[in-house]
Amino acid sequence: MELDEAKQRFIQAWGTLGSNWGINRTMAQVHALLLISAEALCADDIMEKLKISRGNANMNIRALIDWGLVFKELKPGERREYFISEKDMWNVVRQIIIHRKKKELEPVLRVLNDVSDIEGDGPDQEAFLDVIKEIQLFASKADKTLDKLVSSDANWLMKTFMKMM
Amino acid sequence: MELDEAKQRFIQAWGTLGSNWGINRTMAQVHALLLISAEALCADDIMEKLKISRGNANMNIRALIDWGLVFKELKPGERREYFISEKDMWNVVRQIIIHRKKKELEPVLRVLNDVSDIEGDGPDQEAFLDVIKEIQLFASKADKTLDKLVSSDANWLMKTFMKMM
DNA sequence: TTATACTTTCAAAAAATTTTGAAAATTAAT
DNA sequence: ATTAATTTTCAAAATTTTTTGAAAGTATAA
Repeated sequence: MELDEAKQRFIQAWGTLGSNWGINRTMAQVHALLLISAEALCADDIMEKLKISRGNANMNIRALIDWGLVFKELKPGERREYFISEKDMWNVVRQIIIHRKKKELEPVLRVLNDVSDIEGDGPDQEAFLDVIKEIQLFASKADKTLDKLVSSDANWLMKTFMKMM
Repeated sequence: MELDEAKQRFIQAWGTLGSNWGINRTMAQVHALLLISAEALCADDIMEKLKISRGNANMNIRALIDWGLVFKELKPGERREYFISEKDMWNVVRQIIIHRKKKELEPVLRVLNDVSDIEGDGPDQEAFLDVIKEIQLFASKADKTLDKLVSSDANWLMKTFMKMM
């Protein structure tokens, strides 16, 4: 396979993976493109390589910066902004965990807590609370484990992987 | 909060969580409804409680059965099919991991493997291969860890959680 | 066999999400 | 202060995903 074809295939695969996980396909593709670029790229480079509009490029670059997966790189004497991506896979995963945990796991924990406070105490209420309690137990364990995960270093992660395997 | 309101809130939250993670909102809601139902429900019950069409109900029930999260329950003398959900949270998560790993992680591993086989050996090729290799290392570790996870029992999982925390 | 109860399918409609592109805003140089 | 380069915004268009509902399919009972 030619290098350019391989790059294309990787970008497509990363885009599909992203969109299956609720991450905008283009956002994932921009990330993939930057991951395999030796050089920092500017908005026009990204527009051209992915064949997307300026608005689309801009929005997704901002989102990636927001997620801590992409950084601006200012070249001396150059006006336009260039972008590079976080290359360390562990940091990439860590940032994704931080971002999604806050956006999704935490609201669910709040709802579980809210709905635990119900009126009455018949068998229906008991049964409902039992289910909610189990989910709560599981979710808060996951929450704490992810906290530990993101605050740990790559080395710790590797050791954990090893222990698990 | 009234029990019915609490149930509604839980169903909505579960639906939102699902749709943020690439799982059809209605599929997640059907799952939530069955999770908190003491009794098995039939298609009409689900249609009525979630206010969805027959086709939608049917499709999402099938998908949940496919994912191993919901089971048919046949009542003697009754013609229609009733459904119950897997109530053990660890089994729920295990089934989701199995399903999504096969559908998403494995294809990515295949692509990573394919694109590793490129022509030429200049510095561009080397740089590309370095990135791919790191992702591959990470992805295959995740793959193996998930395999271990799904083949382990709830008890083992708890111990692992504890160790991590 | 025929009728009845229920399930499945799928094309079309609706809804949600993503993308475009041109205008507005910003920033820096002259 | 004016111009030029670049970035940002956002309403409209395009695309994708989900939902509907009626028709077709299937199984059971009479």
